[in-house]
Amino acid sequence: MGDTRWLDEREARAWRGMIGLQQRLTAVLERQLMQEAGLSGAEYTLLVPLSEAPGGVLRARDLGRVVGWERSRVSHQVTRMEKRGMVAREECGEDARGSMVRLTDAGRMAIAAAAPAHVVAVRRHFLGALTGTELDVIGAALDRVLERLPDNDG
Amino acid sequence: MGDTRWLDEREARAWRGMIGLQQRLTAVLERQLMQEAGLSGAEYTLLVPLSEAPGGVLRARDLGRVVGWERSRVSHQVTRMEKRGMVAREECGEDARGSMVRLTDAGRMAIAAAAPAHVVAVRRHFLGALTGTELDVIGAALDRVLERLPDNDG
DNA sequence: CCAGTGATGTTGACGCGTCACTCATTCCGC
DNA sequence: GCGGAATGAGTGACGCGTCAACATCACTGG
Repeated sequence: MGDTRWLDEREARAWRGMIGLQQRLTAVLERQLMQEAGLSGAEYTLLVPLSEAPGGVLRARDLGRVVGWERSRVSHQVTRMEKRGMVAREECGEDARGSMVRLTDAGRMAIAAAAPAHVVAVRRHFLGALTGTELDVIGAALDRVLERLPDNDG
Repeated sequence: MGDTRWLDEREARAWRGMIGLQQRLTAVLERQLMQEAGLSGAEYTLLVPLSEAPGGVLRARDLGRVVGWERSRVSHQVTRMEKRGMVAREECGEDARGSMVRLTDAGRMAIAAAAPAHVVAVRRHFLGALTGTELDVIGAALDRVLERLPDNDG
């Protein structure tokens, strides 16, 4: 069983780049978000679709679909944000199983204050370091990788 | 203050690709690692440099440097792995402040069993979807982004 | 030698994410 | 209708990661 084909130079570089970036880039951006706006990455992620939804209300199921999270993850995060007053739970009229998540005024102010600086940071730390060609190549390549990934198992 | 320059089509695509991949790719790989080898991603990360170190021993400081983790993160993870018997702490002769981390036999067997399948999975889900040109472009681009990132603030 | 500074490591609190489980409700074949 | 599958949501346990605080030890200038 000693016939494993390890990564060559070129493969290792691209792979290390992906892993290293996943670690450091998100760390830098989340730190900035926390310092400048007092928001965690998870909070920002949920606040964006909520702020764009009509009335600032989304069903928990749909919120999860939009951001690609599972039910329990959404539920935990909404619980935490409810305690901080960014969001409120309401009953769902159409389906008694459902749960509605409503953006509070405090939540709306938080996301409005955080978003512009976050976009600047994304440009500053990621997009700004890339050429137009690289943007296209990376966009196309990563889309392809995403499509090939198994949905929820192997 | 309504003059924020949002992301255009091309930028958004590359950015969404990075974020989406960071989420799903690591999730897929960690699930596979856990199911096939009973190892978490964090465990795998520490076991690799330990298994390559002479004698299977590294100082905690150096272990942290190699994987790019802070002290407390290393300490917490070593504590968890110590409880599972993959690793053992020892005193450091050269520097009484230091702490040595030694790979146990169980730890060595775990990483030897896990590594080949993990490499296959990385190729299957990431590298295999990319052309040689894309590998080079991505490797070079992400290296450049990494170099421009602030070290710990900024 | 000694005080101050910096490096190393550990710990506790807290937020985040997954898994396994439970509960209520809706859907669907019959 | 009815009973079982499927769906939507919440919970507790546990692992992971960061931050702040702390303790210990090394180094350096005087």
